[in-house]
Amino acid sequence: MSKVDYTTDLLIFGIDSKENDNLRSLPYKYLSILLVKRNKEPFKDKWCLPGGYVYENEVSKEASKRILEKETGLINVYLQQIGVYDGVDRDPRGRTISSSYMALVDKTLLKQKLNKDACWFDIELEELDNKIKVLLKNETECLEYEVNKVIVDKKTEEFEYKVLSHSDLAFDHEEIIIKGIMTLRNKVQNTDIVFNLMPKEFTIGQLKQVYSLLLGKELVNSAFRRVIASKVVETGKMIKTGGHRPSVLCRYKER
Amino acid sequence: MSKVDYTTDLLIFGIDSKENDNLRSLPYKYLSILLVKRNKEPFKDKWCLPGGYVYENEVSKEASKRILEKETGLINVYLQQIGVYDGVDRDPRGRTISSSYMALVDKTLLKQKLNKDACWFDIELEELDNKIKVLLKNETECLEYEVNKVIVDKKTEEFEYKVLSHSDLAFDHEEIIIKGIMTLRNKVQNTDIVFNLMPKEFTIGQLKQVYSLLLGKELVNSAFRRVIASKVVETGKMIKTGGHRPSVLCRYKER
DNA sequence: CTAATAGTGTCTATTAGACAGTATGTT
DNA sequence: AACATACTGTCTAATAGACACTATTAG
Repeated sequence: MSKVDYTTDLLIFGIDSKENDNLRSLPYKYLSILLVKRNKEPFKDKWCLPGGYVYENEVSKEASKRILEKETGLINVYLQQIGVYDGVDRDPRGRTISSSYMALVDKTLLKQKLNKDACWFDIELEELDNKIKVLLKNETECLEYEVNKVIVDKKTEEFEYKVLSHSDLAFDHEEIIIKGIMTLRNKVQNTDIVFNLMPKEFTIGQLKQVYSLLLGKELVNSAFRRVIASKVVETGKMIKTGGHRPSVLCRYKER
Repeated sequence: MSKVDYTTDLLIFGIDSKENDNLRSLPYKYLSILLVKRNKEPFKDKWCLPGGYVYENEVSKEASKRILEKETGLINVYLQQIGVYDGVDRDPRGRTISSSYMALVDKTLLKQKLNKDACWFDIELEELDNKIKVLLKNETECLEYEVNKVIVDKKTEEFEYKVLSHSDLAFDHEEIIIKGIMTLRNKVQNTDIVFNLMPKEFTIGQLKQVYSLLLGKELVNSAFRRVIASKVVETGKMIKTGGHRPSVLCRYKER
């Protein structure tokens, strides 16, 4: 019944493109997440999710927007609450409740330079049975940890992710990150959430890459185009993306 | 940055059956929710969701289980976090953060008598355009309020529900309740969550009633049986439910 | 030329909707 | 007998998977 501190943590996701060895090929796509380096105790010099205290006169969603703008300069971004983290010992300073949000950004809109303590990390997952190895890579570092995928309810196929081995991430952010990635993946199947990660204009090929990345499987070209056709409109503009036929640029079509 | 109180609120849902005038017909089904009457200020004598403070040494999920058992006597119940409510003025005693959970119970398992301040309310929704009228009825009372359905993100079809007119419910529980109902409805489309509301053994007809209730539409008999066939196993037992052909009892089949 | 993606067409298998028709109990 | 639900079968339309085929560019 004692009082607690109240914070918010942000999972800021975007799509990263990396040049391919093969010059004819499309650039590889990665899901990437923005992390910041802590400059004070506890967990000084560890990476963590952007976040902070929720002010007295604001709600956690407003706090998230404020922090998101501070880190990226972006407003009007897709922002969804993904859960509450309230482990008794999650913050050594005293009991702290965190309301966590997922933000999806179109990285082509990023104009301002990142704050000097912030960095995008590419996400790679290696899944073996019910263990998942999470790899977060930037230019020079690789944060790596393993989680156990535990089924909570068979009927709804809801999972919990128990951290088995720790990386250099602060607090319980390993757990928040994997939960967020899985929430995102899940939404890809039932909604058009992917378009929140895409630039305004894109080719069907690029869109297929992102779907493929997030669903973790190859997609059949003709079937994909058929299904996606009702969700996009062609702009008429063409774009040349390499040693192959140019492609039409599309936009998302609201229903 | 000041400290806040931390509570949990529970949406305990179950399926209610009401006899029909027509004795041959199956009983009507309702989605019902357990409310309790507050016995102290603030909001004394108003109905509200079961809930309470989260203890220092427990997490909100544990607190929810504790409260659920106190109210229903049930353990091992489906329990899912549905969000955080953190409005600045939601509790007149001071800033209070509530982590809300949805519990789905099989009401046939309820053995103990309800606490004297608790009561099940049948839920009825009347939807007109983007307004929803919510009716919560018990034997003698009807709590009634209206909400506005506001789209937050077109791509994911996420909604917010703004309360337009208030009923005799305490705190911001009107908002929590409609959000919970909608979350449940949504899950019905993509998962087998309905079975968490069903008794161990049920007929396809009863199951169809519940699906129909939660999806808010009539279902085609043959198509429903075809789809559901892979999710249930017949027990072999027959049950007579009225002036018509007896039915086979089924159980949920895990995949 | 070749490699790579862009984009179309077509065959087939699966699935959903509609609806007719039979079965079997109580009122 | 009438009614209400239980349950099956069948026709058709829509959809998904597989895959072949053409188009167009840069290397």
